[in-house]
Amino acid sequence: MDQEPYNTAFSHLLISGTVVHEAGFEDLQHKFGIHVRPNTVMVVSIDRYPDLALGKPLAWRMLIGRQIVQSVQDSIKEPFLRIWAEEGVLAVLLELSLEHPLEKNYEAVTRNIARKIQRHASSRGVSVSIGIGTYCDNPYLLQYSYEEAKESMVDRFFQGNRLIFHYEKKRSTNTARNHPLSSRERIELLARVRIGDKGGTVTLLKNLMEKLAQVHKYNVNMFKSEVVDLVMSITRIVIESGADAATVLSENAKFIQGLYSTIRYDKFEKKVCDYVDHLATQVEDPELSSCHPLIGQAVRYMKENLDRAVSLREVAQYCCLSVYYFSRLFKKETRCSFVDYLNKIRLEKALYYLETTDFTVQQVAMHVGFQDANYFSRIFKKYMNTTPTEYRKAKLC
DNA sequence: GACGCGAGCAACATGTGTAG
DNA sequence: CTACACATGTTGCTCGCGTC
Repeated sequence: MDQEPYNTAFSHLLISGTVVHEAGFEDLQHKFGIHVRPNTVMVVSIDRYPDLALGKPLAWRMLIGRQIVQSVQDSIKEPFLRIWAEEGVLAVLLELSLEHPLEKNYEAVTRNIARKIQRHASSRGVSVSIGIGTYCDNPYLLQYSYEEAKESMVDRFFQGNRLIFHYEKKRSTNTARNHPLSSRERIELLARVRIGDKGGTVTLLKNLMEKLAQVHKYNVNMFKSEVVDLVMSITRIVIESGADAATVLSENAKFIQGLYSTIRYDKFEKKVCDYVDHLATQVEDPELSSCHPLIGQAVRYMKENLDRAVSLREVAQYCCLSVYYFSRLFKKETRCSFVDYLNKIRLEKALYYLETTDFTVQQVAMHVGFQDANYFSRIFKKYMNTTPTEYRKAKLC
């Protein structure tokens, strides 16, 4: 008689927790003709399986499944049961006989087995990551060991492939409950979008995503939600700046759908950065695209370094031109002098700070690269015909 | 008292006409 | 495209005044 369907049914009862509704563990063992008494669960997951399986025929999927099962059989000497939890994910229910069931010993033994499985799978050309639940001697609690093994692998999104994860009970730290990004960081990002600073936006966004990844290390969905929230805020700025709302929102919906199905941090980061770069392009001055390429380069440099003093000489050097020629070329291409243009983008950013923060005029001046708040007020009045304080009051009314 | 604003001043940076 | 010379603009500082 083929024993496999019985093993599968028995394993399913154990990892789903429904065994308690059927009968006692020993009675079911006897009924199914099974002699294994599993006490822990490992989850063997094929790395990047959704990507690899895309467009592959059924025969390929069957073959890779058989290779994983064979790798597990070659690696484990202890009695075990196995069941495919989902495509590309094999749950192994293992009977460990630990003489001294101390935590360290348990970890060393399970890690050793996991390494063997990885080696055998690797020799067959398949890369796997393995999650391991905490030791549960009671077979009625095996479903929790299975849940832990699965949950322990959430780190794979951030850390990469071919890893072994032991479930650690450090989920209850409350760092993730606090909002991980300060409002200043968020505002700085959105202010950069507002002035069409593509490079600066993407660089800052990368840093913020790394920060979010640290805070939400054990909760990928929270991490993804926070990033999507950032992208939505950026989208609002882009639409406010005059981009076509219907087109942007339609692109957004497709983008976000694809984002949630992304299974690796590096790919996720690249997708987000490429999309935000595309969004920021719509805020960029359209005349820049028809400008001399060096002037476009200069403007991007100016925007990226707006929070400090940027001189004509510095930007001319950056473009490898003499100060004299650069100054003339800049005016010819932008119909604005260097300082005039710089002040305009500084004021554009300052307007955003005045509208959305409670920074003092001095703080706003510092944030947009004016060393002197008095001079900032003078320039503000020159371009806007009002003082920063009056502008803020009018906006709040 | 803290903050915002305007004015005046000196030093420095930038803009521009011109020549090469 | 560079360089010079001169005019003009920008910047940093101080001081005084008004408002909250």
